Amino acid sequence: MPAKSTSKNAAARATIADVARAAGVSKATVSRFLNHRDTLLSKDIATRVEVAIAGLAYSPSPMAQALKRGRSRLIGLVVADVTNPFSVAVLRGAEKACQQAGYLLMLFNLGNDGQREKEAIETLTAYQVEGFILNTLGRDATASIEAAGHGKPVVLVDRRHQGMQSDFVSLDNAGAVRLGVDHLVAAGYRELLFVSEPIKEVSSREERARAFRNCMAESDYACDGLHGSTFEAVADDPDGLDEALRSLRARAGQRLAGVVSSNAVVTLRVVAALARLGWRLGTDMGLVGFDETEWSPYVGPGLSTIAQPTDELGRIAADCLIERLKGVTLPPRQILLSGRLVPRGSSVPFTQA
Amino acid sequence: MPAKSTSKNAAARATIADVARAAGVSKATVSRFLNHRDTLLSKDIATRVEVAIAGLAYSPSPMAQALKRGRSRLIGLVVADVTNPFSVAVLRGAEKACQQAGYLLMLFNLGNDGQREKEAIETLTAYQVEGFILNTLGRDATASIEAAGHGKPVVLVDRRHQGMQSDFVSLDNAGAVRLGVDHLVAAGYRELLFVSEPIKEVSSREERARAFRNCMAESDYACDGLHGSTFEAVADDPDGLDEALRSLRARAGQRLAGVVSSNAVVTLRVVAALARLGWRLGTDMGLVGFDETEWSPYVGPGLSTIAQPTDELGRIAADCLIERLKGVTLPPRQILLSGRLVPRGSSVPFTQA
DNA sequence: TAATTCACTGAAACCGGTTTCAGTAAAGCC
DNA sequence: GGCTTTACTGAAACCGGTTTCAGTGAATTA
Repeated sequence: MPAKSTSKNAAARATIADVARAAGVSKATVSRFLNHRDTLLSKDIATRVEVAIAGLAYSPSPMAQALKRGRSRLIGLVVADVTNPFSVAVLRGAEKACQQAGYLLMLFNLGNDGQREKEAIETLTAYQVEGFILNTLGRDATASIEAAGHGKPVVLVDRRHQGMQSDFVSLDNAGAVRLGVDHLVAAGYRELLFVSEPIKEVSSREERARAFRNCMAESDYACDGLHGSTFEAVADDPDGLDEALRSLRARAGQRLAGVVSSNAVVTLRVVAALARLGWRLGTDMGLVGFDETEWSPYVGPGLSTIAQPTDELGRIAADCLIERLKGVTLPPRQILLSGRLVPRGSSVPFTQA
Repeated sequence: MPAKSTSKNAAARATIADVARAAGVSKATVSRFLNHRDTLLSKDIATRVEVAIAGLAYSPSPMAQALKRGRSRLIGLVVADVTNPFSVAVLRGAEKACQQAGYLLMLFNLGNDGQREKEAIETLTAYQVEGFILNTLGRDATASIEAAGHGKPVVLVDRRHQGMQSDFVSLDNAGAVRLGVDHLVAAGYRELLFVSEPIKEVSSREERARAFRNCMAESDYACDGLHGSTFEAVADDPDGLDEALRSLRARAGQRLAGVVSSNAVVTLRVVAALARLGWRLGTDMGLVGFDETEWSPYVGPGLSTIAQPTDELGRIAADCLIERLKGVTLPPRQILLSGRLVPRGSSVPFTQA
């Protein structure tokens, strides 16, 4: 005889109906106690409900709430590639901020497959996420967001989307590149190469490459005999990179050659190439790379890096979004955070005896 | 005049009622079309429904389904610390497997705060996750899981929980430690130190430390003049580690001293300590560390590592869980994967001229 | 004292699906 | 032809909440 109400099984969570029954009131009253605690409840009944809730260890089902309210306290996080330490750092920052604000993250990883961006948005919207934090390529997304996630706030991190009007949180790429170039130049390097992953429309890559070219074009550098070029390193073509570095050094001639790499992944590729070529970091070729990591100090003579405030980026992205969710309506913001140069051995041209 | 049914706003997703109306059938019929497509539907009506669904770009709300069915196609992933590269690797493997099986991950990061384990489980259960993948300390969890997530399948990764009966996926720690020790011994190192994070009840740390001691106790090693000890490195006490290494080398005397470090984080701490002491990796002190990373080849002369099949671990964990969700009932399994030794310069005692 | 107002509570509808149950028409059987 | 199957479909209840609407008794007002 399944007494459908009391406790059909040891498992089942208490429902609002259980609480109502235990307190001898209606569901509506319990709901009111939870949502408008302050108003409209007589002392007596309030305590009865409170006791019942405590006794049954009741907490409302977010699913049911989401269904009725339309709000789910869920935030969708779409990441191009969880392998990228930058993405992870952002993830961590965002997760923290969300948790503090009582939101939960739903994670969707694209595994670097831009095609799945649309799928990600749609899946996440289906789950009623209230907003999105996006760190993706932004190829197909604009359309899908406007279609699927209509009206839901979006925050873009690191990569902006073509013609999309939403908040954008990122490193100040121009400033950061300049930091790196200035440093290399000050250290004496004159023939520079900017090495990036394939640029194809990824905004942050474009911005960094452009910033590099701008630096090179400026007169106060030019008079110094400075020259720079850029190279796109493909993941499965180490030979290409080796060749690019060889030709870089050839171009340099008597002058010192240095590399600016566009992120941690590329930095490691450059380090690997130098190892293959048998060239020493710093003395044979300078290197400054984007993204500070725990291992930067210990690779070769130490890697000079341009540190991004990754935690901050994630946190701010989440905070931005949460603010929007609270109903703040402002024009889309751009928040750019400054990078920080961490000089180490890889940009010291002469080993001090 | 809000025509409540047609399309109150440009935004709103189509509901099953909309589809039913468009096709001129009942909600029940639409639902049947979606769930029991094969049976019970006349050709005519089926196509009408199909057309309506396509026309409205309808897809059912997972929230509503979850509410009614009790199943949500959600999997809860609780991670002790997203900073740890191992956790991330597992996360990635799991995410992939889940996506393929049509599940979505809800992420909860503990930020190394064991207290929040209970909170994590409860939050996730509230969202009706169907199962858990846990990579946590397991201090407070047993109780909460049995209380909150009753009956929901759990897979433990890397760290097992006291007295908890559930699937467990992990590295074969004993074998892996032996791999490292064998390698160091074969290379000529005789005075060994196992460096771990504070062991306090984290099962994988315990297992590795115990395995190390067992190795040391075995007779075929002992006759060789081999000796070993263990050290727990606290994050904020670099001096302690320096001292431990100094005393290790003192103990070694004429013999060669080597370190086995219990994960990537510790490895970096040891590397940092050696840098402070001015000792060279390999020649002045051998080092083999758990966890292969992209940067291992480039730190000093290259770090010898014990590689974990992290992707596999994550994938298998997810697959295990999904299998359970399909209703397979087996006694709890233990799945242990083998480590792989990646020898590099940090375990080569003599630099070849 | 009768008529209002006020403060509080419960019944019922609803969110968007699934599922049971009942009903109808066509087909099968005697 | 009448009765039972069979095949298909719809109305309604339900999942666990929120919210509207109506109702009750006490307090206020006339």
